[in-house]
Amino acid sequence: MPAREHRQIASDTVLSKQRVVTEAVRLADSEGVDGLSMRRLAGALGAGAMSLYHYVASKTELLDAMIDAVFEEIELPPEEADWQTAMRRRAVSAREVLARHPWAIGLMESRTTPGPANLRHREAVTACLRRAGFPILMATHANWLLDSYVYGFALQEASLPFDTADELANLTEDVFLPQLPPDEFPYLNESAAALVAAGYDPREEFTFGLDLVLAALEPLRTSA
Amino acid sequence: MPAREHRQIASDTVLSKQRVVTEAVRLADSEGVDGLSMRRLAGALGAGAMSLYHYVASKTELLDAMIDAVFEEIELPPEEADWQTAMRRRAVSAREVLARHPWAIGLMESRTTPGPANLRHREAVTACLRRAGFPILMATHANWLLDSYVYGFALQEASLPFDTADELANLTEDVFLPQLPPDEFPYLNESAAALVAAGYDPREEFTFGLDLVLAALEPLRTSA
DNA sequence: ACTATTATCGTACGTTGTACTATTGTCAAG
DNA sequence: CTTGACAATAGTACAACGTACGATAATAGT
Repeated sequence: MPAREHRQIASDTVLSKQRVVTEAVRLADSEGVDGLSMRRLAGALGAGAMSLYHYVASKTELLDAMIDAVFEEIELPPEEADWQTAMRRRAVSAREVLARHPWAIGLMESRTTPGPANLRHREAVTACLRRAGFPILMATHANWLLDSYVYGFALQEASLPFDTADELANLTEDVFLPQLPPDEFPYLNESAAALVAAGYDPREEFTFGLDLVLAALEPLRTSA
Repeated sequence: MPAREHRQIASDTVLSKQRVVTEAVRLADSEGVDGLSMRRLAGALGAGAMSLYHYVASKTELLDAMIDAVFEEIELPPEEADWQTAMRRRAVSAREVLARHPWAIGLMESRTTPGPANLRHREAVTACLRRAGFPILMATHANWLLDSYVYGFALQEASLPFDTADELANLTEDVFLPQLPPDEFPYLNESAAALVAAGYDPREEFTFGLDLVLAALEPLRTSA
C-alpha cells in the first residue's frame, strides 16, 4: 500500500470515496433519491461519469455507503448517563438525522448488509442496555422495540407533505378536509381540527411515544 | 357514463385498472420493486406496454394504487372487541401484510397522498381509540406510536436477510460472526449467540413490543 | 528514462418511463 | 345502414439511466 499519509492540502479538486459519498448524500437531500444519477453526481463533482467507478464498484455500493454515512451522523448513547437518558439522546438524534435525510429510510428496506458505522451503533446501544441490567433476550426485545419506533416514526414523518404547523393548517383546510366527507370520516375530521388547533411539532410528538416506551421498558431490567 | 353493469363473463383477457394493479403487486412480490417495469408488467398481462396507460396515468400513480391495494389487505380493528384486542388484531394483520409485500414499506417514504383504503383504515383506527375513551389528542399520540411501531418493525423485518430460525443460525455462523471481532463487538457477539440459541420468530418478537405498548397506553384513557 | 500502476473519462449498449401517433372495436344518432 | 365519436390497444421514438469496455493521462518505483 504505497498510499502515503500526506493528504493533499485541499481535497476540493481531488476525488475520493469520501467526497463521492458526501456529495451523493447532499444531492439526495436536495433532489431526492430519484434525482441522484451517476451522471448528475459526477457533474456536481466536476468529473466524468465513469470516474466515479474508481471509488465505488456500483451504484448499489454507493447507496450502501450513503446509508452508513447517515448512521455516522447519529449520536451514540453517552456512556456516563443513566440508560433512559442515554437511549433518549440517541433516539432523538436518530430521528433528527433521518428527518434530514428522508431518502435513507426508504433505502434501508432493500439493503441488507450493515456498514461499519451501523455496527458500531448497534454495539453501543446493546452495550448500554446490557449494562443497565437488561438480560440478553430482554435487551434484544428492547432493541427491536426502540428501533422500530424510531424508524417507523421517521418513515411516517418523511411521508408527511408538510414541515411546519402553518403548512399543516393550510393543507388541512385546502387539501385534506375536502377529501374527507364528514359523514364518512367523522373521526378523521375531528382529529384534523384538533391537530390544527393544538399545532404539531414532530419533536414533541416523538418524545411523547419515546418516553412512554422507555418507561414501559424500565421494569424489565434486573437492576441487581 | 354509458359503462353498463354487465361485466364481461371472464375478466381474464380483458384489462382493467384492477387487473393491472393486482398483477403489478404480484410482480413486485416476486421480483422486487426494481424488477417492475411497465414493459414487464404489460408482458405479464399479455398486452403492449402503452396499453397500461389507459388505466394508470403514470407509473407513479400505479405505485400509489399498489400501496392502497396493500392497505386493503390489512384487517380493520373489529368493532365489537375491547380496544386492546382490536388494536392488536389490526397491528398483527398489518405486520403480516407488510411482510408479504416488503416493497410497500420503502415506497411509503416517497408517496404522500393516502388512497381511499388508507383513509378508511385510519378512520377505523381513530374511531376505535376514541370510543375506547382516549381524548382526541391522546388518540393522535396513540396512533403515531402504534403506527410507528408497526411500520418500523416491518421495515426492520424487511431488511433482514433471513426468514427462518435455521437461516438465521447459518448466516450468523457463516456471515455475521466473521464480521464481528469479539474484542470490538463483544455485546453483539453475545447477542448473536443468545439469539441463535433462543431462536427467532418475527411474530413473537412483534407481539412482545406490541403488548408492551398497548399496556403503556391503557392509563391514558379517560375510561369514563 | 522506462515501466507499472493509478486515476480519469468517451463511447456504446441495453433498459427505462412515456409523448406522440396510428389503428382498431363499439355504439348512438342520423 | 351509415356515420361519427369515443374507448381501447399498440408501435415508434426519445431522453435519461447504469455500466462494460477500452483508451488515455498522470504518477510512482526502479
